[in-house]
Amino acid sequence: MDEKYFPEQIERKWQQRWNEMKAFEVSPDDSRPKFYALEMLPYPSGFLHMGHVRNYSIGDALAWFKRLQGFNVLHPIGWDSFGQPAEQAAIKRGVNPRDWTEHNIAHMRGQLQRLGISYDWSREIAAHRPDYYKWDQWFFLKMLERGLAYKKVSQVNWCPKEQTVLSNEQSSGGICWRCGTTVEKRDLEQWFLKITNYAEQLVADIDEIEAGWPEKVLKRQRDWVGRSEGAYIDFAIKDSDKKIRVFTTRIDTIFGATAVVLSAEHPLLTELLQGSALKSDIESFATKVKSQRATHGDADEEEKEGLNTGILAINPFSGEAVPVWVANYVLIEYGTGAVMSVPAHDERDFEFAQKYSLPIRQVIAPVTHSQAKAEPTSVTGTDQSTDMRIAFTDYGVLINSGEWGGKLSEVAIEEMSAFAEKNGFGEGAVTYRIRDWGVSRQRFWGAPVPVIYCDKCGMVPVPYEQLPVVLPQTADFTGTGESPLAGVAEFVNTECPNCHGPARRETDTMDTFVDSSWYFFRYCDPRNPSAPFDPAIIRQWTPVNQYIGGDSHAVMHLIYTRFWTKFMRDLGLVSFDEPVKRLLTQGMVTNKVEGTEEWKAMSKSLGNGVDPDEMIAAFGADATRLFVLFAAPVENELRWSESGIEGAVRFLRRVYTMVWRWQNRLSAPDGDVRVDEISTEGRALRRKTHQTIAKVTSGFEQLHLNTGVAALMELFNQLSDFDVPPATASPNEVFVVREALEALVVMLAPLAPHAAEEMWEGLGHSGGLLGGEPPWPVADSELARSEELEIPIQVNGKLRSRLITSPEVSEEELKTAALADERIRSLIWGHEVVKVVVVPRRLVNIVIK
RNA sequence: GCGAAAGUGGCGGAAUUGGCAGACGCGCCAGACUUAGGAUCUGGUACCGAAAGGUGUGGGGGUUCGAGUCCCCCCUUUCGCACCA
Repeated sequence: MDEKYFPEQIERKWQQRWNEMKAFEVSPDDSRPKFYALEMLPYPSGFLHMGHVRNYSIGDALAWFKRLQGFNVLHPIGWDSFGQPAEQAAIKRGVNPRDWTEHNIAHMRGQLQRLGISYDWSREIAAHRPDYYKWDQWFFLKMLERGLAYKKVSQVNWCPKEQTVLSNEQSSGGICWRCGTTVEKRDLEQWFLKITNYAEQLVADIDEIEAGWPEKVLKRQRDWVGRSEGAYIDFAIKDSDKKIRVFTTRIDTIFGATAVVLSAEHPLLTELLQGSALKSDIESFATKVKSQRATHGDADEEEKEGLNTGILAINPFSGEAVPVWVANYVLIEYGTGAVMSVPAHDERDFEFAQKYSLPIRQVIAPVTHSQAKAEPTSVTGTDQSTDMRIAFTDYGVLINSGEWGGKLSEVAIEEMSAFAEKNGFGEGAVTYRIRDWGVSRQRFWGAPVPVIYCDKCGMVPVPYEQLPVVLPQTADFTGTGESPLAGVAEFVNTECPNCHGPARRETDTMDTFVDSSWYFFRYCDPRNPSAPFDPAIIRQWTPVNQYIGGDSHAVMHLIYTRFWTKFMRDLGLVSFDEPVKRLLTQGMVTNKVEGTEEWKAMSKSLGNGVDPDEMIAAFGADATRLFVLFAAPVENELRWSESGIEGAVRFLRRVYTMVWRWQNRLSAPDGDVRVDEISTEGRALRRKTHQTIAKVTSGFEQLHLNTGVAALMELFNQLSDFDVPPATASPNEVFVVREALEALVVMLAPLAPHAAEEMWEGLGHSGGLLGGEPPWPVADSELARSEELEIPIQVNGKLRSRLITSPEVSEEELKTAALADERIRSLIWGHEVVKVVVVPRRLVNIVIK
């Protein structure tokens, strides 16, 4: 140990030593409990940013904490290395995407190592390497076999100027992000994965993870899947044998239906209009709506527009004939693409009805208080009322609804669904908002979809033994047209596995979310040449105990990986439904934007980024990490502060200096310790030590890292106040200092591991923190208990005095002592004491008049 | 527009869940050591007040012996959804 704290020297030393010792390389081990700590794998953009630093510092704190407690901790890292930016670099700068990516990985790996994150580097994986994406392709073939992967024509965003397909993000607002041209929709054959088959499970299994996932993530997932219970109802078309099926969640309002409204893309439309005079009007309206939708895809709501088709449909409940309309507000993708319009009880229908003067008929009345209690048998409502100012969308009591009148909505929904089913014009139904996952990308830098097209045999899956379908070294990166792979003849032209005739390869590659859907399973068995992983090994490590990442992945990635896990379960590869037990979505790291008072997420374009390497160079990795963990609760926004990081250095330096001063004394045996003769101050320090152990341990368990750091600072402050000179300290004093200082050093390790190792060694321990018995201290609740209590005394709820007592005093004694207190006596003199509230061990409140 | 969450010193944030508001850190102030201090150490630091004392957790009301914490209304901010029938 040096006299002074030199972080760069200490950090270099321990990074090297961990490396030599392979300190964080693990293998399955039944003798110890396992813990799988996982952070979302980074995209190798080339540079670590502060968001990464925060993410990995949290994960590393947890990994260390668990290791120090004796867990066998799997803590791996890898690279989400397929994707757009590599291809952009190729287009812009002419570099090869593979070289660019590998170069970035090498640089970022160095950055992570300088940060000293305790990864098992022997398990590092990268999505763009054939030994990884081979298994993406393997899974794809398994899905194909089971009918879960399929091809269908679908609309993509297409920039006519650049001749390229754009993602939704790149075409937001309906214009191309690069050239500003209005984006068109194009029909293209695309690959989809049938995530909708798992829609129900994706909602139902939330029960299994509810306790460990943030509420807001689960809410977004529920919304994304969009499960909705209701019924299909068939409206027969007058003078025809055709029916229009609608979906509704409010069958109880069906007597208020004054129209049936179809989406402009509804398939029945052309059929129904054969020979109609309005045919061409309606067709041009439909075309207009489609193009509106195409250009304004994600933009604001359009004004509602519609057209009466002149067709009539029969309400199966009332027998009433209502007009069939086409309108732009009915979505073809959801439900049946047709709705019954109930203006009185649906805001959209109300708006539409007002515009086109459709009747508004109230059929639900609010439940009054007395009705709610009494059996609502007869409620009279105003018939055909049209004077409603807004739609009444709550549940209530049915009126104007024939035999169903007087029933509560909840009851009517049940009974009317059953009635429809019994009479063959409807059935109860559940619909979902989630769509199948489009995984096709017309791109080079992704895993090729392992499929071959043969003129004779049609579409033929690549046989398993021919995997991986390897990406060519390079292609023509123009940034326009189809997938660059289409231009690589050696890739495209192949032989049909079936008939051995000439054939062509699929040139689409897969969405990078495929890579990240199962990567953390591969970490468990990263070099397996014959399977994505060995199920027996997987059983040792998974599910993930704690997953940490940004909440930008609250839906996409986290839905996909849950889906993938369920699919793997159905393949017999894993034995559980949910891959992640606990999830933490950490907050953003923000910084002031130059010249403003605004705090925004650090980014290159705003110029408010902070380079982790510079921080490490200036303050050390330990201080950088300590600050990041201390400055805010892990889930909150973290505002960057250079003076805050200086505070972290100060703290580490002070602890370091104290260890240095005590090291000779503490490296030797304590001498003749008489525990029962420890001084009052000594006992107070022990109490603080054990209170701190309890607080830090439970805090880390719940990832309350900021308060954990605060507790360690408090312990250190009290230790400083204890202040006996090491040279002359008695054995008892050495004993209590050792207890406090060793606990402090060990508990500091998850936050500042290099400094902690150095100090641990200074205190006379060889072999490192992980070299022997798990050193995490255990709190002794007996020692942590206070010897005396300070009880506040209130008069009418205001603090007026304090009482020092032993924890054992009775309620009666407390009351007497409080009333006898000099200050209290003068305050209550001349007043009537109405009541004395005594909370044992807590406080006394005297109520006077 | 709808929905959810959150509002505590100059700042980040604590508060054994209804019991001493402001732990810990940053910043600031004063002092010490220094040729020097953007180093280090010591002390102070919610607000008003000279003090006694009073006031304080976005605002207003309520429940309670007692409210940052529970209930009602309002305001603000952030996030999510945005025609999903």
